[in-house]
Amino acid sequence: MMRASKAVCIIPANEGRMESYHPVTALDNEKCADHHCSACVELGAIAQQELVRIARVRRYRAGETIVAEAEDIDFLGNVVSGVLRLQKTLHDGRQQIVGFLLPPDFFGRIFVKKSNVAIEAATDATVCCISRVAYERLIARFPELEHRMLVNVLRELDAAQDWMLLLATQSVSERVATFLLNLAKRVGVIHNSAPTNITVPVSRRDMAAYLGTTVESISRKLQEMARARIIRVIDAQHFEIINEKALVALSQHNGEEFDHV
Amino acid sequence: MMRASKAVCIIPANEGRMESYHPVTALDNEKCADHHCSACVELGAIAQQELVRIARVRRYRAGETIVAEAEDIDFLGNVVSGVLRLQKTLHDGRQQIVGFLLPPDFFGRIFVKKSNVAIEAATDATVCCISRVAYERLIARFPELEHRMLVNVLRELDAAQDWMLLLATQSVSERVATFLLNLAKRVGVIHNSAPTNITVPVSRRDMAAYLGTTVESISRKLQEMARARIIRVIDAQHFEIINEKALVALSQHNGEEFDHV
DNA sequence: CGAGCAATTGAACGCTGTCAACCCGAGTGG
DNA sequence: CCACTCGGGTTGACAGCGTTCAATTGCTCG
Repeated sequence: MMRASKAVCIIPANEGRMESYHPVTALDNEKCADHHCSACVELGAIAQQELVRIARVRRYRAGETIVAEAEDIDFLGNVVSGVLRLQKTLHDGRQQIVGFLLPPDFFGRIFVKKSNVAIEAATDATVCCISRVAYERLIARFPELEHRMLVNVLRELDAAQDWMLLLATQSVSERVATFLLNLAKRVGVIHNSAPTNITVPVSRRDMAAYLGTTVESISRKLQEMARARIIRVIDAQHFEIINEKALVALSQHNGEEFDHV
Repeated sequence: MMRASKAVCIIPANEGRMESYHPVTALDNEKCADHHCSACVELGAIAQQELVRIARVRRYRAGETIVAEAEDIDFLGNVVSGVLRLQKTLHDGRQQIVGFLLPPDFFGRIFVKKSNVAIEAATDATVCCISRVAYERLIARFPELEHRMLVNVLRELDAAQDWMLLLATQSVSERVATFLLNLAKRVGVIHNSAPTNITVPVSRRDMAAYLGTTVESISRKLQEMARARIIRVIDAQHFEIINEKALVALSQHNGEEFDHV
């Protein structure tokens, strides 16, 4: 069990660029409570204690595989730090990222063994893991957990359908604009015409795989937007939104492009 | 409540091209049992009787809206006959079909009011409807129902992610091939190199909206495949798969196209 | 300093969308 | 019964967006 994940899982004492290291369960519990994670927040005290007791922290390096595609997976996990990517690969190698998991996010399924997406670390990441069978046992005692998971999966389904619309009908410019706006939304509410700084936590390659295009197209569109004074490129991962109105317009329409800015 | 759906719902005595008409609850129950629908099959006798008691049949004409996008929906439904389409629309009118519902399929959500997709009748259709609150009350007594719904939504999510991969990475030829093969799979197992007949239950327009392309491209690719003796076009809705191997190859690869058939 | 990778930029090709004309079957009305 | 209309589907010509291939830059790490 945990075939692939054991192979790549890092459980070091104090390795690499880890800024701080906490005792396993303590770190886990604190983080989950802090970030309103879907697994262990707002539960009764008993359920929460149970979760903390069986949870374990794992650390992954950027690029490592947490779960392979079509692999049986026997645990669930909360992202504590870093970014994970959910991706699918075609037989000939083409691949598509179907979602990113950022810190409070949750992955894993109950009553279903096989994962149909690969889960990989897009950056160095920390994940709080819980055995699936242990979680299922917990569900038997706290039905609230299953309800919680259903709502979570429904959200995921909504997001997937939104993304299908975007991938199938929108141009690359629109997709990039939407991506930037979504990032900005994550950071916080956008103030009217106030410059907003955003951090892209993934590489151009991952951006391209998520947006269903190529790194070259991503780069071109970003520079186009920079030339049109819609955004300012600080460095490859950091941008400032100069003209938010134009970005919003760009994300849903097209045709007039950048001319009228 | 049921704002839009009441406006368009047809509850006729004996209208149009209906081939047979059964008493409401009887029809409902029989159909569900026959088709292994996710709502009322394999339940205990008591739960099943309850479901039958509160379920009602509705009939829709092709093109009618069952649920509008972003509308509150207070019922769940099984498709008994016909085809429904789940679709999303962009502000400027571009739209994408994110899924079809064929007879044993199920739609609707519990504990969530708003639907984020529009549900429309792609053909004349019969739907077996259950009030959401009644269903939720039933869930309180038969937790099995919630479990069932979770598994169903997980399947939908898988399908959505598969389709994201297809939309984002595959060519129109590959998408059409995949679509035909999926239809064939629905019909039954494909025998090796045995001709298989398939029926496309929707219009070219809906095919295009589902495959993220245009009617013109669909038409071209179908005729290409016909010229290459991969399929035979009987009429606009009926095809015969002549070279299944080629179709499978086409659905996942590309590049060599039809030259080597 | 050089190797290696990520990102950018340039040029050219090709898939696919757009626009247009045409065909065809169904429904309608004279 | 036929002419007409209308909508769905097919086919053709063409252009544009975005991919592909290729070269360059810049940064990090050893």
